[in-house]
Amino acid sequence: MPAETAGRPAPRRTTLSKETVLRTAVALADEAGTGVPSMRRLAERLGVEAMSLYHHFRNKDLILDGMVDLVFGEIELPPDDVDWRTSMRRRAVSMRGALIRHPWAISLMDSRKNPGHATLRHHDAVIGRLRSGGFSIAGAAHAFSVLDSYVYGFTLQELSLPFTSSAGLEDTADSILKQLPRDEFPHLTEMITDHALKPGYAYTEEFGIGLDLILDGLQRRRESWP
Amino acid sequence: MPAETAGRPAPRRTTLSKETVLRTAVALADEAGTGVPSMRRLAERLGVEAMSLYHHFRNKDLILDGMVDLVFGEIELPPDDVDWRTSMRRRAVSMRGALIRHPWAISLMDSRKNPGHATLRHHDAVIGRLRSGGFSIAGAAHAFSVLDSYVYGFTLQELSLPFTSSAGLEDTADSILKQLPRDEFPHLTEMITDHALKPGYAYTEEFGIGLDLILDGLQRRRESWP
DNA sequence: GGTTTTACCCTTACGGCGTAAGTGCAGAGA
DNA sequence: TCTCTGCACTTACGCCGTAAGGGTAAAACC
Repeated sequence: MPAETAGRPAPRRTTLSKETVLRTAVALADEAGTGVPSMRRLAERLGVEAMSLYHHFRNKDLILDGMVDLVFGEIELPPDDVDWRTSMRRRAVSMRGALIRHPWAISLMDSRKNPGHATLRHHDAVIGRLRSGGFSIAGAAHAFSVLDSYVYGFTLQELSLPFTSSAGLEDTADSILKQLPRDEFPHLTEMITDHALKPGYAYTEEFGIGLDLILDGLQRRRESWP
Repeated sequence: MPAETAGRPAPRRTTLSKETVLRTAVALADEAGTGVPSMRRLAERLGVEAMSLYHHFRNKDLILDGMVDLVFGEIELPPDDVDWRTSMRRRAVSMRGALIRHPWAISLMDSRKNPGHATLRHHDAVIGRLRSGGFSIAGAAHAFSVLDSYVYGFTLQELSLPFTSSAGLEDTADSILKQLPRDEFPHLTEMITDHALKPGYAYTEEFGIGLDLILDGLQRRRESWP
């Protein structure tokens, strides 16, 4: 196999595999703000014409399926060497991390219908760990549902925030406040001025607070669920 | 003003207002499966050319902003004549309803940055009801975050299910099971066969179970949050 | 009534999208 | 050597959002 030439186009002897295409697609999607790449852009990055991709994937949806599955593959499976609660907590934190590293993924998930191998393995492991932690089948279903809903929803909101750092928060909140009719939305303005703008506030910490609340509830119900 | 002619085009004397455009856009988006309409399709429904819309909205994003705000306007504000817990529960149920009636909305929310008037009013009312229910500012922030995360996340997953009725569930689950390597994903198959396929199972009920779990947790923490 | 202004709506055009259909070429097996 | 087969390429179509500018009917003024 020839070494990659220094120039633009990738060496055109090794055939492009599904693997390569998907990895490149994910990398491209991660690059700032561009979102999911078009077939043309993806092909260009691979040193190939757009239509060549259709020899490996019947249509773009299958590429998106593959990309989502790669993201699922990055989520830490719930470990077995700690109690179920710690295990679920670590899985949730890892999941949030993956969704934040790949902000395009969460918007894709709701349109994807064909779970990939990594996705199935992930789901199976989570259910398995809940079962071994003492949850009944129904209980595991409830736990899985509430946990995943929370992680998805929290991350969805987090990603839509127009800032990343807490310095950015200050600027944004300030400019929002300026436009906000103070007397029409008193509670909202109060919350922004007295809470979100307080030094040391970090939205990130909210994640753990809600997560622990849910884990508490699960612990309390674990044995009463049929 | 002339009466509407029997033919296709809407009467072209009344000028089209933002209101009309947004309402039509929402109605069009709700129609089965089509998703958010293109500018051309939206204009066509209004009996107008696509470019005419740009006299009322600087670009399509502003239309999407308006559509999302209309959806927020449909969510029941938390009532004052019941205890905070019931009030929050009703709001959550109403919110889920709105998001399900307008399945395109949730995917739009993560990309929208400019909250509309109805959205702000909604947020203000929720925070206000939590405060009057005895939550501190920080407590209200925590409660709002965990509740909204759950509602968003649950609905997001619910919408991505490939079936609507529980009869549809049965068919889908069956066909999934057939493709699933039983021995590789034992817990997943077990859950589908022994739980999801049990008569009387309705995914919808999951929503209330998780919601009540969260509300319990909030009740327990309400007074300890600074 | 006549004129001007204003408010909308229309036409045309551009570059980008996903992908259907068909062509060309290089390596493997006979 | 020749054919076959797999992969990449070319061309083209009908969508999309929207920039730029032209046309006209109602309203406002004299």
